[in-house]
Amino acid sequence: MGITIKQIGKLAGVHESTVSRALRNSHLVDSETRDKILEISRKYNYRPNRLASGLALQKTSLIGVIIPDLMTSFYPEVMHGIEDYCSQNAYHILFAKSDFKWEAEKSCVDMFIERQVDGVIWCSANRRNIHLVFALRDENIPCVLVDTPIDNPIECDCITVDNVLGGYLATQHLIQLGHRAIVFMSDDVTTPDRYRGYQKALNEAGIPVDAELRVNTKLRHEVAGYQGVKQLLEKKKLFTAIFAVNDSMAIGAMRALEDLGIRVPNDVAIVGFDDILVASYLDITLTTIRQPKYELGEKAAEILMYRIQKSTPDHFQRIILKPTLIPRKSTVIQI
Amino acid sequence: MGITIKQIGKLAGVHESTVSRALRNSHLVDSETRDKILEISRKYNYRPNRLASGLALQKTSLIGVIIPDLMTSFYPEVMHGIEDYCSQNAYHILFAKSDFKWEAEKSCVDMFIERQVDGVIWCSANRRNIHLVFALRDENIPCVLVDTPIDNPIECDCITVDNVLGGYLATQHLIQLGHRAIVFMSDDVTTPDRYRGYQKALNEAGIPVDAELRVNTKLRHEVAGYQGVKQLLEKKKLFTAIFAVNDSMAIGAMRALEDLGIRVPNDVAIVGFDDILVASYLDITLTTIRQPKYELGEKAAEILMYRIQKSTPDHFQRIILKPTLIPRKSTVIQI
DNA sequence: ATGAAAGCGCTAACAC
DNA sequence: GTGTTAGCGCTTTCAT
Repeated sequence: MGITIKQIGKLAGVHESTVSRALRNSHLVDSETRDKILEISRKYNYRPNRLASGLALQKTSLIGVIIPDLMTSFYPEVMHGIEDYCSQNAYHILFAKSDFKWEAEKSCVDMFIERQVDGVIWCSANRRNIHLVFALRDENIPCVLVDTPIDNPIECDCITVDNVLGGYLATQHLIQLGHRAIVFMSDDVTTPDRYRGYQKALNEAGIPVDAELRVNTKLRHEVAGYQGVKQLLEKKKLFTAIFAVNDSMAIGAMRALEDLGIRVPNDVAIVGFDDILVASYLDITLTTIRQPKYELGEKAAEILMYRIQKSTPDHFQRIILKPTLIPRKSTVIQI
Repeated sequence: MGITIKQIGKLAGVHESTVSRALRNSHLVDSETRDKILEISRKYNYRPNRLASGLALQKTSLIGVIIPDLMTSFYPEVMHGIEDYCSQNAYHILFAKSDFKWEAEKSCVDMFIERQVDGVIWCSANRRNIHLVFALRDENIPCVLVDTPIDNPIECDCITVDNVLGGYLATQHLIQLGHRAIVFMSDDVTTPDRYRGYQKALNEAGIPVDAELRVNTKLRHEVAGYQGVKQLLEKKKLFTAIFAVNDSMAIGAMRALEDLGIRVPNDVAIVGFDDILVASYLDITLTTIRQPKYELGEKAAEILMYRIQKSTPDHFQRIILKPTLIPRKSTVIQI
């Protein structure tokens, strides 16, 4: 155990409260005693006990971050943005993984409260749990929701990309390439906004929305996309393009098509969502909707810091970043 | 702010210490009073203040994790292993990113000490900083080094893959394919063990080690590999294969070769290291040395928990996991 | 400018 | 079994 302010006080011949003042450079300390105190604490390599100061101050400079997983580059990049902003502002991160499970999310929130975090960044919150924001608020802990549908019923700071626009851009791109039978493929995680964008683009083009072209699997990541294609073929429904709600699924779908001898993009075009790292590394690079991941995290942290400072929220922010279409080989036939 | 044990005590008509006992299910509490206490704390949704208990107990159930970055899938996967093991054991993670910078590492360690973590997992520690393990030890905080050269001079628990073997396997693979002029390409982060393995394989095959075939760039990730190839060509040194010390560099090198019209693997074969996610997604999939990343993290956490419990280390563990060669298209010519 | 004292919320050793 | 007391290390108000 290191030295404490009490011991420093003894060595300097002053009371611990004076030491505390000197260390937090209050101006109410004689410059001579301050120097002596500072020297001693340097000499003995004093380090404040943040548990103790946290207790006394009712402030920990700690923020809790809930991330579903780290399997693709999506959340790590968001995390990067969060980390950079936090460390620049002397905040530290209590990291928790939820695996998209609502029970796990709940215990993360409990944990954060018990550990007295100053704020929470919650990525891809489960709809079922979103009311936990109130549990946090009861403890005066502000929370920023990242990548949660913006029309959620909770009064809370949120940041997400415009998923309707994303779905729209993806679908519009396919339509412009001449596709009319476009599959909408989603997984376990609900993405109604992206579907809305999909519908909108079809409507604008005068293409009827065909419910049979909507595929949903209870799986996740690549297997979900792989399975999705299988389901489609069982239906014996004709299609020429697929819009998958995330890149992992799109990749899984590509694999399935490849295994079946169906060529991408010649026979079937594919668009993903997110622009994870691998998307640009694939054999047939993946056309996708890019989410500004780093900015999502960075901005979330910024909003949170702001909220932590001015604890009385006049009104909540709902920030919507613009996604962009990144055309690649999975949709555009190379000559 | 939530309810405290003191208030619960008042409501239950007992002293706070009794409440504390009941909550930590000490057997020295009357079952009736216990029930009453439990009911009240449930009713008022009591949550222990972990700062306070941490202070009193001198134990936080918190571990600090230092990760250089999250750019490739390597550290996220290690992190996954750490997280899973920790959450199963009711430990939580204080996350810190070092960006491979030694100043950053230093402040991470300071931060961990101030926040009274029970242990530290330190990934890819900078050689320059490794003595900070002693600073931690002075505070009675055990530390596990992950992915740090096993022959480091510090008495400390370590876990890493056998980098000598990894370098050996990579080089041997190339030699078996008939290559003799094999480049060793490394970046800023020192990897002497992998070089040793490279030398060993050459020696065994009776191929002289040519210092000019060693390329080192001060950059990182893909640009490092890209730059490396450029340096090589400036040297006008002939070579038919490259062993890059990590996959990102290998990929950068491939890009550079591609831009120059040099075919992989026909003209030049490439082997990477790590087996990051993208390696198997590339157009020309990357032959590489796989590190068991998840296990690295999981096992590190396991060792740490063990060390936290039995604080008197009889001797330190040095765990060495075996890497494996994953042959893919970047070395094997398809017919 | 400095000291004394109370308090943050919880735990544990000691009494009864 | 339960209450009392002291203490974990730090901050802050109130005296002086």
